[in-house]
Amino acid sequence: MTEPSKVSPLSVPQHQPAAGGIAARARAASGPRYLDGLNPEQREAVETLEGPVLVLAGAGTGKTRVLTTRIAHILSQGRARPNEILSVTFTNKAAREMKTRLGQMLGHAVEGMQWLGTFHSIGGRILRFHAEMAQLKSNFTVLDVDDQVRLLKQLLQAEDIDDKRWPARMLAGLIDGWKNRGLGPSQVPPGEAAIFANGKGGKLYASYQERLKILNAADFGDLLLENIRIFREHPDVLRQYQQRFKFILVDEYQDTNVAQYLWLRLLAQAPSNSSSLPGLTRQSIGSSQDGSPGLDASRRPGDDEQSVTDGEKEKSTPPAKNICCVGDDDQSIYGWRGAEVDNILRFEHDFPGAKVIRLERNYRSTGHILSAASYLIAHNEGRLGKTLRTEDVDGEKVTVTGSWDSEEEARAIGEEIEELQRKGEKLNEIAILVRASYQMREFEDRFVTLGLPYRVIGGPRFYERAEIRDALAYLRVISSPADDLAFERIVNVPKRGLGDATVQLLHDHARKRRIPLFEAARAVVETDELKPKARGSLRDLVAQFDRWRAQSEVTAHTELAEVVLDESGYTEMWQKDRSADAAGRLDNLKELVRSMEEFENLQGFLEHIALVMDRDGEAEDEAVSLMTLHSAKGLEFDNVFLPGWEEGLFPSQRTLDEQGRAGLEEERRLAHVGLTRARRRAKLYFATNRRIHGTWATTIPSRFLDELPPASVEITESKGGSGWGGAGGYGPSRFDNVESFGSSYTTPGWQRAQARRGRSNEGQKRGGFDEDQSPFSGSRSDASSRGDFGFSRNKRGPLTIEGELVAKSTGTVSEFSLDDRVFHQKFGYGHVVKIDGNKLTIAFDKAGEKKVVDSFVERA
DNA sequence: GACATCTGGGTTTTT
DNA sequence: CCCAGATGTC
Repeated sequence: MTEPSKVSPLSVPQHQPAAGGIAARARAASGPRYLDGLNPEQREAVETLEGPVLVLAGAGTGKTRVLTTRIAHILSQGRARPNEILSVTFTNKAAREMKTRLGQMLGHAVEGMQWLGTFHSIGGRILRFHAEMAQLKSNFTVLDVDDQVRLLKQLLQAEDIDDKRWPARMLAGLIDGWKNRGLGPSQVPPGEAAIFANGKGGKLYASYQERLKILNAADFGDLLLENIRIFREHPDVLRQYQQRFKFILVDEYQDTNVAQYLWLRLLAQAPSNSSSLPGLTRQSIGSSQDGSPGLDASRRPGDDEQSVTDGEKEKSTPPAKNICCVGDDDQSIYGWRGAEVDNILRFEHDFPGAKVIRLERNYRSTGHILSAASYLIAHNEGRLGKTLRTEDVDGEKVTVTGSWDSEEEARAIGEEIEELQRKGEKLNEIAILVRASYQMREFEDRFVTLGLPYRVIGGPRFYERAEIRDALAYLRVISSPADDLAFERIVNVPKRGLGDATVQLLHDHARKRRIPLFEAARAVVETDELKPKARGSLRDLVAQFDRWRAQSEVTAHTELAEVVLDESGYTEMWQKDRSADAAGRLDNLKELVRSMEEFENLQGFLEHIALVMDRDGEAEDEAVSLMTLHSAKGLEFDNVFLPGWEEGLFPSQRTLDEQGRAGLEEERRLAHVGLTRARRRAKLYFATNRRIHGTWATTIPSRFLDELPPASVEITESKGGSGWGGAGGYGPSRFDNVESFGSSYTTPGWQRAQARRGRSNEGQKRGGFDEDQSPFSGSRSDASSRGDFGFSRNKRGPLTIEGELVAKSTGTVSEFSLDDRVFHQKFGYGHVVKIDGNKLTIAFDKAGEKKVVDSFVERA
């Protein structure tokens, strides 16, 4: 099919700016209540309903408010009904928040907003309606990463490919990447398809897709990719959605990947009657002409040359209707998983006639924090440019604290938190944001010792936990007997004596007769191919499932779940498990059953589970939040601690190596995100020594520290007591004579990285200011004197803090005695070896000796 | 087939 | 350093 590339600017905007403006002003006097308190830019973003709109919303500028108010506006103006508004977010959390806030604004629950959700949930929804067009049934299963890998492993085995040399995980990553870029098996550039398993990559991708259809399953990428294909192959279907969605709103537009972009583009085109108009040329998705080189490969962040696609795209840009994308190019931090900052940078090209509105007034942070964040991000080149301003006071300066090692860093932060607490700060308003999740452990250890309540945000997703997936697998097999992956997962969990050999036999049978594993099991039981023990065991299992399936017709699904977990022996398996987290797993299972109550039936529950399950119901107790920078996006706290600002860790060496300059910029945006989470206090830390992969390494302060405005930064001494501190109040800087630590680097951090990066990208360009203005340059103690500090100078924290803790907990005398057997949520079982007030020293069976406040353990 | 031990590999971020 | 997967042993 030829591309009708001459549809050019069909005079896009229907709106008359002048009239609209007047109308807006007229309304202002007596305007609806929900518009009250919006600043002019926000208001414009809300009221510009016609044509494409890009709202560049810096951190803390009221982005969510604009989005929700806009929806409220559309509804109250009667411009569309709730189910005619497509509103997409990235995370379930964001979707939920929008729903909540919309409900508050409209004063009633937001029924009917069926199209408010994540890209994936909406894509999944659409796909279920047209499943047969993708050779699926409407009750298809959404596979998680684990299932994917398992499936790929089987394919690799079938192809006789060494799973070691070519890990299934890697292939899963590749396929995911292709799907993120909107590429089906036939469209993967040959060069790329060849890099896996000596050229078999593309073929494997194709057979993977085939297998998915047979299993009636789709992976995350398919939820969008199949939509796109359906839209392109069935213009009538596409038109149906184009007509339905009168307004489209997109949150976090900077995080969209190519597939999401294409999906949006299709939906955002004005419905055309000439069905010969698939529009969309960006990279000829789904066109049967196979992938010519240059399809897409060019579009990686960091490659700046793609003027070819650019020109071509522009010619055929179809008219776009009322799409409003909200985002912040400075907060694009998901490039590594396929997000294209480019999407937002090129919005005006992609949607001609677009109105761009900048929200630059920040309502969150103090002056110093904002200036630090702005100054830092100004070092990036690829940005649309925004200048955040605030009318808030300057507030406290951003502090930078160096410490000897990561342990001391944790200690220092722990003490500062206690100090803040004494000043009356709420623990809920304190967060520690780390670059990598392994940094969290040290803080957890420290807080456990201090008895400081904390909670980890993000962590392993609820539905990714083994026990949840196991439980779900049982339910999946009940609901769809053909779900081989689910069956395989639980066939021997708990142990039933059905090992690899048995499963292999079932596979053979299933393949020979082209039946699902479960049916194969039923058949095999009737033969004598299995040893009596396995045979009996398998027969019982089949019988059990038959029974459950029958029961599912008459029993409530929550009750069924309980019965299944019970009768299968699954619950018992964990009850017998003595490991530390068994109790938590049982809790999770209960939580799972409880969460099922929200759904009508098992089917409904399973359909939504993979997409919607994330950890809800976090306890609302006062606690410090601990999370990665990535999961902090969208959150805000009065006090934010940012540890680990060291070269290699932050910016991450790996990102630098793999993505070069683009990676550095993304890391810098991550730093910017971190800083802008803070309302009143931002505290940065770096350690001189850090354990990486088990061995100690000397590190140098992050280049990002040098990119902060001196006037807004204060270098402080480590409250942990040791570390730097000494001479003249100066902290270390990248100009440290690092040689004395055995490092071969004599140049500043960024220079070193520059040298390393040379191959992948053009050299580093500096913007901004002179090195000498760095807050870290200038006089300071020389390196050799530093070794003296170590831990010895540490006078330990003020005793008053401990006193408080004692008073707060059960009393001065512990209820435990020496040698008592105890259980701890995190460390498991152990016995008491020392008692000091309410502080116990416990020798844990697995975790070794730890000091723990007694309220954290219970008698075993 | 189940369990113990070993080795090698990977350690960012996630719908 | 820690984990998962693979191998080896009973």
